Amino acid sequence: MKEKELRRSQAVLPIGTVMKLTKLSARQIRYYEEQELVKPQRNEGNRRMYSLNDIDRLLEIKDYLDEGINMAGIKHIYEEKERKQAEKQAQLQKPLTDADVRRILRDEFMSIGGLSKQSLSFKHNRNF
DNA sequence: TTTCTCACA
DNA sequence: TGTGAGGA
Repeated sequence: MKEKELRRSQAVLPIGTVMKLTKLSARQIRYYEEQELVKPQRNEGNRRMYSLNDIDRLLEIKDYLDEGINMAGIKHIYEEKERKQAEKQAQLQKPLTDADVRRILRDEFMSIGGLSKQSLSFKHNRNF
């Protein structure tokens, strides 16, 4: 699943293509970059190159704008998103707490119990 | 031709 | 946010 992520983050689209894909003006696209809502890369000629992820981000921004959210508000949304990401990363570094261990063990038991005839038929019916 | 930066009769 | 200038 990493190959796909790499492709989506490959900056290969010039601003003209992005304009058509997002229906945004070049002015707007550049302005959003100034507001650090998107961070396109630059090629050897100082031209902005966008990735598919950037396209998604721009479309998302457009949606927020339609919902009446201003630049400041959108910035806050992404700040929140980054803050939560940082939290997840930090959580991955920590050793498991007792509560985590208990939760994992419980899930293990549930999984084993899930092999009973009753749940097998349930799974079967659910999938078809 | 397309995109860049800068600035505002 | 639009638009035009002047350059690459």
